[in-house]
Amino acid sequence: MSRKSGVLELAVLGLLHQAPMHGYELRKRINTVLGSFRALSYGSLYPCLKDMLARGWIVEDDAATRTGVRRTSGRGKIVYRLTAEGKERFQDLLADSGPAAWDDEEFGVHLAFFAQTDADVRLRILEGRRSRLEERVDALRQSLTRTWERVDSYTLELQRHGLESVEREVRWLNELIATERHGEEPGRPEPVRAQPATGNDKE
Amino acid sequence: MSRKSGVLELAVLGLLHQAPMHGYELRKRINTVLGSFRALSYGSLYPCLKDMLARGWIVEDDAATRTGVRRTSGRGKIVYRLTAEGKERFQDLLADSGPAAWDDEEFGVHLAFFAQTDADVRLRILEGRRSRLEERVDALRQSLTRTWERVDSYTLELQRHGLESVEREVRWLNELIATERHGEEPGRPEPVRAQPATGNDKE
DNA sequence: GTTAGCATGTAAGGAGTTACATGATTTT
DNA sequence: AAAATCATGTAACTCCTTACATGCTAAC
Repeated sequence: MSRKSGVLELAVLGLLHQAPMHGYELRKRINTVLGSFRALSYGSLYPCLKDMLARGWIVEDDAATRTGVRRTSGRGKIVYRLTAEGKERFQDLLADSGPAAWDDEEFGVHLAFFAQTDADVRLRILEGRRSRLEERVDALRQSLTRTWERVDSYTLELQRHGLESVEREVRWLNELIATERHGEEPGRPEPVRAQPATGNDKE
Repeated sequence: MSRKSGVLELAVLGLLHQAPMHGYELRKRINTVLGSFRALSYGSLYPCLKDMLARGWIVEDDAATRTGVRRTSGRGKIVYRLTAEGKERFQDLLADSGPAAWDDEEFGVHLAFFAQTDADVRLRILEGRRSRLEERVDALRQSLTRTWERVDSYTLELQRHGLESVEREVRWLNELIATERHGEEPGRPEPVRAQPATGNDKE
């Protein structure tokens, strides 16, 4: 009954905050935001919209292609728009820099709306995410040193690659955090304190 | 009712193929195999074991700590062991190099049991996985060139990093495939035909 | 002999998918 | 006017998690 999905809700609020939209289009945009491949289905989206409607975060806004015709029993595009409560809710969700926001999926969505997020919240989320990943690095390193014996070379290679990926993401976060502390926006502006095109970017 | 979980089943069969084990230990090992952080719960594992038992892939093997005592109504460790059908089933699952095996999770499990997999199946799985990732690369590149306008620098940075990760994974797969074609095992043996430490390993 | 933690299990429910069903609009 | 595709929606099911309930074994 209560559709309290977290990621989905935040994504919908965020997109509708940028501009009113109908469900079909929302789905496409969400699939882009949520990692570019995840295929969110209508079976998830529409019930979620229905629920948000019931809670009063959004309303139907039957302008769209249908000119003046009654929308009752005869479905045209339904364009959704945030209500005042919806905007408030969005702000509340944005302001949450707690553990939930370090999770893989949720972190991505939060980052996608960083332009609408306060600087201090941004920093807390980035740092939380980093510490989360550092835990993984530790676990993986341990696992890699402990398993020398009983594990075949494929499993080893898999874990090695996994470790490298997570380490890279930590480095990426470090850059974002540094940029953030400078009060700048990210965006690859000529490597400032960076490696001068020497190869071997391992470590 | 019918617990046909795919990943879980394969993982259990694979681990029990290496050695008989009880559920509690299985869980720990599975959590290592399945990406090193995913915390699989007993609520998934035990029903799965029950189901596999009913299908005859595994049997209880009440040796263990309990010396000779009756195990009926009085639970000691229950050590599970593969049956002949279970081994056959494992071989069947291992031999499947179809699309399902390119998926994020499932690919990891398949790779973990590559030592027990035929060389040609290994190759097909690696190539399938690569093509899957290449689709993602294409989608991401398009999205990155198409969005110049309407997207803020955070979203851009997120997608850029995502793209880089996937590209790296493709390169990793290329190495594995090359090694595989040579009939060797993986394991970082001095780069053979590799880039001589020139930087810029993009493309 | 009681606490700690190993070991097994179940019930309820959350978050999503697939497959289906239907209507409206645009293209050919 | 038929076909394609845009658009909305629901029902059933999957896979997993959380929270609970229980018994056994070791350590103090």
